[in-house]
Amino acid sequence: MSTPTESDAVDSFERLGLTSYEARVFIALQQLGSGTARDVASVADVPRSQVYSVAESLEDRGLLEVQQSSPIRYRPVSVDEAQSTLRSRFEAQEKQAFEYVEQVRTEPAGEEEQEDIWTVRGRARIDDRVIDLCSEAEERIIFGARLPPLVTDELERLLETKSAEGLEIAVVSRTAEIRQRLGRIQGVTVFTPPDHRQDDERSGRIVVADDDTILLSVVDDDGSETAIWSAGSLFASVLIELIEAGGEAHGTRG
Amino acid sequence: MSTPTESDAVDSFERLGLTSYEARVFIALQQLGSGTARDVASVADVPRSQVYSVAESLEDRGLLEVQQSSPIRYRPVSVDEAQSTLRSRFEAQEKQAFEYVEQVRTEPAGEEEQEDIWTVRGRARIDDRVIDLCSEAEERIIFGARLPPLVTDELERLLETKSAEGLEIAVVSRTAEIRQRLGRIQGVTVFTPPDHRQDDERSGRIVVADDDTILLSVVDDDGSETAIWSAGSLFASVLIELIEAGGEAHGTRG
DNA sequence: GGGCAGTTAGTAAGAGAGTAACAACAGAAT
DNA sequence: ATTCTGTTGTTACTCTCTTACTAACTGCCC
Repeated sequence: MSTPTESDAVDSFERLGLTSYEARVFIALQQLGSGTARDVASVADVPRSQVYSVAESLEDRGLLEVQQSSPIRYRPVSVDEAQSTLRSRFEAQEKQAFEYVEQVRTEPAGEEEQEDIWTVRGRARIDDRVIDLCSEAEERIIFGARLPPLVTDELERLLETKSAEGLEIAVVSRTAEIRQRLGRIQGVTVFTPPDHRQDDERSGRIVVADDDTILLSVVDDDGSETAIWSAGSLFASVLIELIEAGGEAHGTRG
Repeated sequence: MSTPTESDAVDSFERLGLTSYEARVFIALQQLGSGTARDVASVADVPRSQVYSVAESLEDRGLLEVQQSSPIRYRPVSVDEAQSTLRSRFEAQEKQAFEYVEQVRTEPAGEEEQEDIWTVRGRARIDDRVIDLCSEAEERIIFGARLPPLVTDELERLLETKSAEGLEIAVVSRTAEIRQRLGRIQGVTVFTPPDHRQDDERSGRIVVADDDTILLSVVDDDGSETAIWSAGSLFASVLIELIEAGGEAHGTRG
């Protein structure tokens, strides 16, 4: 995560909704402080003839100001001002988009009696799904993982809350760091899985919530994580029973 | 500002970086809860054959999950999750873009001895510029306006701060509401301009900061506002002197 | 005249919207 | 079994619009 280059910055501005020319002109003006179309064109490496229209568009977006003179001079708004302008634009769009979605959405199909197994790719998204599934638990949660980064702060807090609410929380890990970290929480029981279970050789995580919700993930060689999960399905129940049969039988307290 | 329609929502999602198809598929899935490509295609009004690739792209963005089965089923992430995903994406881009700009920018050309007059269009941007110019004032601020909406809360707070710092603050308005509102602030003196000055017939605002910074705006018939401003220029000084000659001579305390 | 300012037209390349066709497969009818 | 039918998932292709980029033209001031 090194410091961004100019082209990184241009790309980012493009993803924020500017065109490549707009991004380059804006950056050039921030470098120059202020300048004419010619100045901007040479620094931004944008055809001079295009600077006029691009600047006009940037003026519309509130990112620069125009001096009515000959030659026309341009001046960027302050960095803070530009940032807050873009941000409020984003928030307005976000609001409009999600306001509509909130109106028309229907509950994600009651988690019952559908034999659905879903796939989630990417650590951050799996983090989210883990939190989501644990939040819905009403009786107990079993959490297992080998890699410490898979235990997020948010999960830790949630387990604490859930434990305080009276849920039974069990943590299974071969990693002492994880056992210690989560074991500190009042009411959480930690287990060490037996060494000879090879399905635990692969790193990843397992979450069981109540007796009908399960999530299993694996971490690939390249570090990317993929998870499957299911809630309220027969499939989930069966899988959970299988795991419990193996797990509880061999699990070692502590 | 009525409630958004579907096409408004699609437009907004597009401005947030999705394609039209992506927006429609996402919205359709929020409506459906979950469904197959066929379901989605009919609700989203997107060619079925396109749903697969579009959904894949949405999965990459973390906006939906895929059920590996036949037929493939799709399921959106929760609205909150989608929103925070998009927001953190935005913030990452924003950070990268502005981090670079912060590095390379130069101070906006010391506000001295340049005969520059800048143009700003749009009420919100003029609000910003007003705040900016007042912030830089070191001795005194004169503010004038007829329309109450042109006095923002932020300005009111800033004037209070500046007044507390010992700056001389004068408010000129023909509107009682404005005189009362800003007159409350400790240390602020309010004036009523004489009726016979026709250049005050047009609504708009005037800001004078110290003796070298000035902003003048006019409000068009259609309500749009345009301002010119100048800081540290001879032009500004002269203009200020002109206004003061007229203003202080005829201004009525109160 | 010559260089610079600002404007305009026009081309080229790419992304996205929309259409059409195809192989693989499942179930139903024969 | 076998043919028929409809569906799934994939691919190729067209059309259009935006944007990057080029080139020219007009007017102006020295």
